[in-house]
Amino acid sequence: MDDNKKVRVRFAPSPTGYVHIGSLRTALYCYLFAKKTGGDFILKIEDTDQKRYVEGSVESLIKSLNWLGLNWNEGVFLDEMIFEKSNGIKSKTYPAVLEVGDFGPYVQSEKLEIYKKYVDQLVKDGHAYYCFCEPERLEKMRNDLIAEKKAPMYDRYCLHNVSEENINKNLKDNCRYTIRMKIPQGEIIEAKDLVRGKVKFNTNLIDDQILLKSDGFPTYHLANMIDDHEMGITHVIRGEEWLPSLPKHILLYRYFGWQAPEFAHLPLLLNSDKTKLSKRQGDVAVEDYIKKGYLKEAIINFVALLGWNPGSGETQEIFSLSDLVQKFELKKVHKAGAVFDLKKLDWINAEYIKKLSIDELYEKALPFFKQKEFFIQANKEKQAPEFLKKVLTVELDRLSKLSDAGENNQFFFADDLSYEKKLLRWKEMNNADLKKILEKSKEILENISAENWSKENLEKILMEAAGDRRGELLWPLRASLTGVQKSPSPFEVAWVLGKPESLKRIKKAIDLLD
RNA sequence: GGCCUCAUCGUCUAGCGGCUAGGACAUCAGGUUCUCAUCCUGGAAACAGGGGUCCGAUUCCCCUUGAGGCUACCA
Repeated sequence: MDDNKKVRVRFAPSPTGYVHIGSLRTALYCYLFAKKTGGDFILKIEDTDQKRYVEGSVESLIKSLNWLGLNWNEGVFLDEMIFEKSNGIKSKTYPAVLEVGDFGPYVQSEKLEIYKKYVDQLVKDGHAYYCFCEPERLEKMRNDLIAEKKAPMYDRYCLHNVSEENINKNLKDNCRYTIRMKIPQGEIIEAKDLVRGKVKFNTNLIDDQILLKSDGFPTYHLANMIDDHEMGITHVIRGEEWLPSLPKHILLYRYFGWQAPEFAHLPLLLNSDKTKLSKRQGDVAVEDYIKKGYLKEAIINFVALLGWNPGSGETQEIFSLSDLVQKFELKKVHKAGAVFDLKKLDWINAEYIKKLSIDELYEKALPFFKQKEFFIQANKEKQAPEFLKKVLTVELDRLSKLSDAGENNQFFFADDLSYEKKLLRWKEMNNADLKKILEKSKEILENISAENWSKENLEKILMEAAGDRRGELLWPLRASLTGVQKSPSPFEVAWVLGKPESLKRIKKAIDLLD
């Protein structure tokens, strides 16, 4: 192909309800490749299967992709996303969707006539033929062949046994029909794949693929090749599950007399048992991960590394989107599938959370707080931004997901702590000493003014008071403040709680010891 | 069953004929101002097997094995 031609890459999801994480990875690589090469990134909608269409999913899909920051410059958009793009046309099929670009429509269901025109040409040229076979017959034939342990292929009944005359008669009678692709016999189709190199296929083993379904909709194979050609797509980047149908696509380009684009088949994303990543074994929707409190930067960073890395001895693990654009290369994409490992995602997410400012973290975490019972039950002061920001300051290094916010430190939000007396005891310390040491802590804190009530001051003063025997002072204090075994330091907790609340909690602990 | 693809620590991976096979996550052990987290240090952990080619294979070729994908009027 012409090396100087501007790169045009498309991402073509089906509106089946959500964005699959594997689909996101494909979209990401498409985006990275387009940006890296200064090309166009196009979003089109593949809705030729009416049975699988889920209401509203085109809109939510666009929203998710947009939220992730994978900006495309052509194709389908939502009304609210359109600012400078003046030539947008309202989609006929999806009211909230606008189609922008010179190569539309970008929604397959709006192109039925175009597909029909092309497939008629194929029939005329003898590369495709009408098939009037009943689904029942096909089904039976398939089952019989499978039972005989043979490849379940169409027997070409309609190619050989239906005369021109009969075809015309059937069409006149409005018989249901499909149009099948006529695969040549005894040919080896060779193709180049950008990640796998040379691949070969024997046409004798390829079924006469249905191109036009009896409902008048094209199958993927027909629609996609036509779209890609009409849209001037230069590189087709898609999942490995498409590799077996590559020869059909190559043949179609040949039948139409078009130059085929470059192909790159990406390795699959896998469940931990190495099967294709599926819903049954956990969350596969990007939306699920968003809901769980993963940051878009983390999701993108993580997914990018599943099947690609810059290599050459680099030890970098954290990549921003622009880092990725800069370093991405199709040649470095792996051939083998990659297991989707949540542990690493958690780690990457924690890394990104640590980079957030408290204000940013607050903005992002607030919606998650609002879903928590402990937050809803808390008093107004503890629902206030200032208080939450203090909590988040302490939790910054402890969060792996936004949804974890407050979760492990619910004592911050409680009005009254309930715990067993023995929690206060440091080692073998007796009640009297315990009481004495808590009184001492109380006294120290009472002497710190509200203005001086800072993390640093609290730490300095309490550490001084504790001397060498830190646990003796700090453990009972922390226990009285939190009521739990594990928590942030007493300085941090006291700082968050504020003076009155801290003193109240210590008093309560002292009373408990009587 | 047929066809296609793939194969380095548990996981993500570096490696592109000569390396003590490197890093990250997870894990384990220790350290840092009580517990936790962060952070730091250290440990354990891999070239699926068999043939070639070569002075020399993790690396190139073949076979076996294993894994996955596809085999729809789904994409």
